[in-house]
Amino acid sequence: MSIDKENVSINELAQKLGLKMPTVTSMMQKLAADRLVKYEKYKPIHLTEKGKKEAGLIIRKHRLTEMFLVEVMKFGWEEVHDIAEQIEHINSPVFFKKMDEMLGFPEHDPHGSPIPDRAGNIKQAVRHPLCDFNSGESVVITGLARSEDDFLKFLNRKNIGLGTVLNILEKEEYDGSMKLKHGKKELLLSRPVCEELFAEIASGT
Amino acid sequence: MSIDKENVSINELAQKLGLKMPTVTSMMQKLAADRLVKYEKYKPIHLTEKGKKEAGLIIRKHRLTEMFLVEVMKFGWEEVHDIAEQIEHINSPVFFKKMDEMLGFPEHDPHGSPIPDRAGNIKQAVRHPLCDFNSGESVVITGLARSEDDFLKFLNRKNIGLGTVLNILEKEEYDGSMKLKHGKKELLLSRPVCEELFAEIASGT
DNA sequence: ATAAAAACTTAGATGCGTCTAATAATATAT
DNA sequence: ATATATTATTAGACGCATCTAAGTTTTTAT
Ligand SMILES: [Mn+2]
Ligand SMILES: [Mn+2]
Ligand SMILES: [Mn+2]
Ligand SMILES: [Mn+2]
Repeated sequence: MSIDKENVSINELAQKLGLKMPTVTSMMQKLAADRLVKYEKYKPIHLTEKGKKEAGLIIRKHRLTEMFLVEVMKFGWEEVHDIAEQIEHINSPVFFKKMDEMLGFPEHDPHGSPIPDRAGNIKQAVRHPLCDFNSGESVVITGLARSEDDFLKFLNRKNIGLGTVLNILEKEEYDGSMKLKHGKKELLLSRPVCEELFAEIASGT
Repeated sequence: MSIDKENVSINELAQKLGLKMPTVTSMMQKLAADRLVKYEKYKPIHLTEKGKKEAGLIIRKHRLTEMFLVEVMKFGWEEVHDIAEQIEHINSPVFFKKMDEMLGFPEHDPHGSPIPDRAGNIKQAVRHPLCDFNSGESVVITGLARSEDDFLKFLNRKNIGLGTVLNILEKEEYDGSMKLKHGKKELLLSRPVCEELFAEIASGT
């Protein structure tokens, strides 16, 4: 579940939610009555500012929970999404406040996505896919474009996680794959994978 | 929320659940169809064995959660019930398994109530109210008959918790109150309070 | 034993979320 | 441009949980 586009169609929503279109239409009409969504007949739908805050508050609970599950309860980053999907709906400010404190007020979840602030605002940083960097550069992995668990398990097998430092040895012209140095080992990542890994130039030495 | 009697009336259930009687009647008819409850017109209602197991599994999640909130997240025992009331409905065996492991497979919740086993069975120990003990005896507090938070806060003020050792100095005939020694201090507890505290003879020294 | 009160059940109404079928608007292809 | 396909809306049906009103059974009081 994640629709990050500004505008969505009734159709897309129906698909993702596993509902029929008329159901979504009437949902949107109700959300519009609450001013959470802008809805006009036959037009694409988008969240209002109020709606974004409201959504941000749930995303905050989701991501804090994921962080808690990984850092405190020692779950793997590939295990936490489904659990957080449920806990995000718990109504207890003090519960999430305590999580936040225990975690030292983290700004990112275990997959590198930003945790919205207490008002529900998301700080959107610019993110650079690994494939945009050049050979010779040394980069740190800071985030993921997808966090489906097959992708996360793939990264586990390759020993890649947030904070992993990679030296770019070569970029293959033909298929866009990259040869990288990871610690002492060499590693080849295909183009689609490189597109789904966000990175920054490594700061230290 | 807690109805510990074997048999309940439609009326009581309606009261506790904040619903009207006909609503509860139809609920009971549905639960009876699932063999979770024994229901006959105009007769008191009780859980079947299947129903008790099912209930036990939810109580297990509730009490494990309360323990987790107190031991891991450092909430006070008076804060945890309402949060656990929500988290008990999370569907994630691995989540509660992890809690259980982190806590070292506890057998009691923070209020001294037993945690049902993985099959939903509750081990019912005999419990002795403080007022049944006699002067001269030294006892440990092992449980509570009620865990409403006003009662828990009262016990906090008196510095009484699970494991607290009390020496019974005197039992007042007239009103059934008890004079106790708690560490170096003396303490007077009224009859109603003594009835709601469970205790055992202190083992040590 | 009889009457009155309380508890309980049944029948039918209402609200809500979902669906299907029919219709309308918009987008795509020829 | 016109026809066709896709997307969206509306109207009305259905299931489900709840309620009120009316009638029945059981309990309590006299
Ligand atoms: Mn997630
Ligand atoms: Mn969710
Ligand atoms: Mn509780
Ligand atoms: Mn609950």
